[in-house]
Amino acid sequence: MKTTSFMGNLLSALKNARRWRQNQLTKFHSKTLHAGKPPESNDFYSAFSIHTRLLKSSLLTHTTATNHLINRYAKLQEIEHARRLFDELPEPNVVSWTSLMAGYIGVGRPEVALWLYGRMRRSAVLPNEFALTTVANACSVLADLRVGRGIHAHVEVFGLRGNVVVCSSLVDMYGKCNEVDEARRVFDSMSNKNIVSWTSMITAYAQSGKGKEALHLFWEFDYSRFGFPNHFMLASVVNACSSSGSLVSGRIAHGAVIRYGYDTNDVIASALMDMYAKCGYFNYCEKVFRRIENPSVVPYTSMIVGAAKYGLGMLSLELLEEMIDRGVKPNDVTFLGIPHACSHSGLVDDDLAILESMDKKYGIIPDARHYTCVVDMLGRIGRLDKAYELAKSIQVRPEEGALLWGTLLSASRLHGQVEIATEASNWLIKSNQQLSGFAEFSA
DNA sequence: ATAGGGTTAG
Repeated sequence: MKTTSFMGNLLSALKNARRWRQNQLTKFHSKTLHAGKPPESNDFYSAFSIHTRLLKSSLLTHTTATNHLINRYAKLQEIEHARRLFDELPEPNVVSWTSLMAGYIGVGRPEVALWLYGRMRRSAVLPNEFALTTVANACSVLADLRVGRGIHAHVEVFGLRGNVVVCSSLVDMYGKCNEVDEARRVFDSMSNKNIVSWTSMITAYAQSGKGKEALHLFWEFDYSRFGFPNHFMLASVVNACSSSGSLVSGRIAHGAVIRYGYDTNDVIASALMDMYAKCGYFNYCEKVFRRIENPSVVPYTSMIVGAAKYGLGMLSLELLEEMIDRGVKPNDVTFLGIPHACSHSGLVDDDLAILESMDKKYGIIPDARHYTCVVDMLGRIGRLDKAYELAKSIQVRPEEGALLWGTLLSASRLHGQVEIATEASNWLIKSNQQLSGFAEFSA
């Protein structure tokens, strides 16, 4: 009897102590996190100062307090700091895990997020709608259908199929994995939809080349229920028009863009430019571009690519110089367009020079996609030996290999280079075997 | 406290 009451007292004392501590923490936070000066409140030093103060008050083992900090570092892309804090936590909760996973996705390492999710599942922490949305997002980025299906199953298991955000991210995930029908099934099963769900589905169609279906869905979209289309939706609709190659619907979409006042939006303008270029109207493409006051890297890239399509390689290179002069930094996609520009205009030496300086001058490390573009370029002009040499010189993942060797194969077929074609198809088979091998292994 | 949609290559 005595023992039990003693234990009971001890327990309530502990509970009180915890409540007290929680109160202190809340006060501490309203002081440190919300009273700070807004302009500085989001930078590294403010995070660092909170970090220092938590360290001094030895609260770094406290989950809720540390979560704020993990989240902050994650948002600042300071993933190592976030990770270290997480590792020190004796009892990470679902918020800690989610923040860290989102942080890894943010720095372009979604595979780590998936790995963390696996670890979380093996711990006692149960996923919630935030965690599942975040991992679904990681699967989208990686186009990992196998894990994605598993996440979908977890959504069902944890009774979250009624959550709009979770389901929209599933639609997006299936779309990015090229499983449009599956995406549609999830979309149709949703009882609550909003503009994001609709956009995800339209995007899923547009990105898998089903422009017609995308447009059809857009016409079904009910403005009176969900509000007017926003720039996300319109960008996707314009993209759908370029993938269906229909100038008529493209012009209608352009009309809608103007009507809703988004014609100065960078991203939408780029989509419009791409649409006109693909439909054979480079004049319109250029017109849209010249209407943008301060084009960012995206419309510049669209313009470079558009010019390249029409054999205006010199113009592409001039645009590259122009953007650099204006202080707009080219990115990895820009440099995917450059080989394309050169292969259509006999400017190969320029191109190789630019690719060599990609890293040195612009700090962009060429990856498999860039090499594939150069291989494509060399292939087009018939320099297949050089292309083969280049293809062999790099390490690629199986899916990248399939693309790389497929490119070389079609180029060597085009030029009747039997030996290189044979080599390329051997490599292609190898890549495909690796791909299906992974599939079997994971099934 | 933590979560979702758009563009630019082939």
